[in-house]
Amino acid sequence: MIVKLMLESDKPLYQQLKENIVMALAKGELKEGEVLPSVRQLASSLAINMHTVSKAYNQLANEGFFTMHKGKGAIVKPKKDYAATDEDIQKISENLSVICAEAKSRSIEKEKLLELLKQKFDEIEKKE
Amino acid sequence: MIVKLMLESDKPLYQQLKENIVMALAKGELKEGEVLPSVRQLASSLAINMHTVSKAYNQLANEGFFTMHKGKGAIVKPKKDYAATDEDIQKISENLSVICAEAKSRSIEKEKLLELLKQKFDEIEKKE
DNA sequence: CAACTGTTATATAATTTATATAACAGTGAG
DNA sequence: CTCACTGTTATATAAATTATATAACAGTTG
Repeated sequence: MIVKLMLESDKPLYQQLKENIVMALAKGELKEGEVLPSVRQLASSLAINMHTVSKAYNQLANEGFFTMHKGKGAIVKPKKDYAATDEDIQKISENLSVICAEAKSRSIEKEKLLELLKQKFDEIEKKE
Repeated sequence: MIVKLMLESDKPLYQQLKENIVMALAKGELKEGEVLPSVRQLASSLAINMHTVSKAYNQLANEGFFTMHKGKGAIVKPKKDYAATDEDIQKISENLSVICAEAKSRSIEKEKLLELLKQKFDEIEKKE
């Protein structure tokens, strides 16, 4: 129902959509049991194709966030169901590693980077 | 001369190559004035195409890390020349934001994430 | 039954990634 | 100057990814 987006970037549409939805989950704007807009509905309101939305939904479902069934839609699972596994943590660590290299190569101090992370993490609390 | 790689992943080759080189810069394995392996040389040793290496080198040059000239090769610039601009910091922040959302949605605590970042940052020091 | 769900199938098009050759142009050691 | 090295440019091809468009199929619910 929520899921407000501003697209237009270098990233693929389905990727941007995924990131926006994960952000909504992180903010608590999408909670257990909630039903997402239907693929046709959301595609229409974003003026993009049904399959682009379907691709984003399906990948997020495979990543453990939703259950999907014909006739019903995409429903947010309980939070425990998609709590980070060791594999998730490893992947996140690898992503952090790339960012650290980028930052360190450009002479950004560790403390500065930690501050940025704290700031971004705290921003998510805002729930709009 | 250095630049050791293990490819094979989901990311494009030129992207992996870029990340490996930025990591080498962050570790101090590539310093001001150093000349990178020629595009043909590196392509050959990695068993990939010359243009794939060229693409990676050119993008990194555009991002401020190298100077490139015919006949000479790719030479690492002084560190100050590619120190983070406000724009760089903003981009890094956006990347951190995506990771924060991914982590928070999966119930990873802020402190845990900060620990992972610290760990990855410190790992870069090791210089092999 | 009707109107909604997601799913599957097919087709098309543009872009991105990666390769392959070849030629061009600047650099520097012998 | 020549030769062997640099990066660059041009052209072509192929595969994979992204995104769209239609249509039909199948489960759900009022």
